[in-house]
Amino acid sequence: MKLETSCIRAEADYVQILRCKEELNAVSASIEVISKVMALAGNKVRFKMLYLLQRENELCPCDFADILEMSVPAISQHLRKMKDVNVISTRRDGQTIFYRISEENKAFLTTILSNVAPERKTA
Amino acid sequence: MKLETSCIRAEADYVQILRCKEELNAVSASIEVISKVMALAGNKVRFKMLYLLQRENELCPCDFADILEMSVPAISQHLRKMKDVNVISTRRDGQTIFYRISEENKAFLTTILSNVAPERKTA
DNA sequence: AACGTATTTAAGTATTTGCTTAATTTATTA
DNA sequence: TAATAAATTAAGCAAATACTTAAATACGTT
Repeated sequence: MKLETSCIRAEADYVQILRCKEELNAVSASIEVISKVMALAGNKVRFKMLYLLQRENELCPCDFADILEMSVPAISQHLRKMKDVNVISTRRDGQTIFYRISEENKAFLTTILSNVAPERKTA
Repeated sequence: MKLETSCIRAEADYVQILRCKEELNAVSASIEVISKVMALAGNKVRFKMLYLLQRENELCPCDFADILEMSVPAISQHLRKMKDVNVISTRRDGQTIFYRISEENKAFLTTILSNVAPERKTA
């Protein structure tokens, strides 16, 4: 692995920099997946949606629109993004479609959402 | 609290919708803070930076530039964003500035970063 | 089959984001 | 104090985001 340096400082720890590059390389696939989920949950609207899903188990686009006071298409587009990455999944009942957090991501999201609390700022 | 509905469906659970709105309201401050941290960590470059900081304890902009193979200004701007929200903090040693994860957010970020693993996709 | 409802999709647009290059600040050293 | 080095800031720009409105699907009811 070649090393292009940005600085000329004496303290530059080339061993450390190479180690870091290799470490990143080893977990790149994992980072790819997780940062994608993080990016989705990093949007305030979607974060609220996930929080609501965790508490209510399942909700339909219509519910979200009423709760968050947003248009149905706007909600639908947020849902689509999360479904595309399998953060949420769907169940159809007649013409209403219920969304829930997919099992695959439930544990991960639960740890994050558990930091949401009424009074003290957790993070 | 008034309720504007998006659908006319019979199954609309107004009690549930009102409860959700109130619940969101109760944790709004918390969500504000956490989703801001999430938004920062949701960027792949910044996620890598945080991952590196957790492993290496502290790094300077120059290190990041070398490791991530990015320009120093680009790195600096990412660092600034995270510092503005107190996700990371700084220590000066001569003309190099070392960044580390702030104590305030360490626990929260550690739980998230612990999902980064070499082989299996965790999330 | 025709209509109404829930949802999605598409097209358009304003805002935000993340980089680039150039200029500036801060500190060290000759 | 002049030169160099590390870092930040500023200006500019291309790409990504998140909404809007309008149109299209899918399902259920009459």
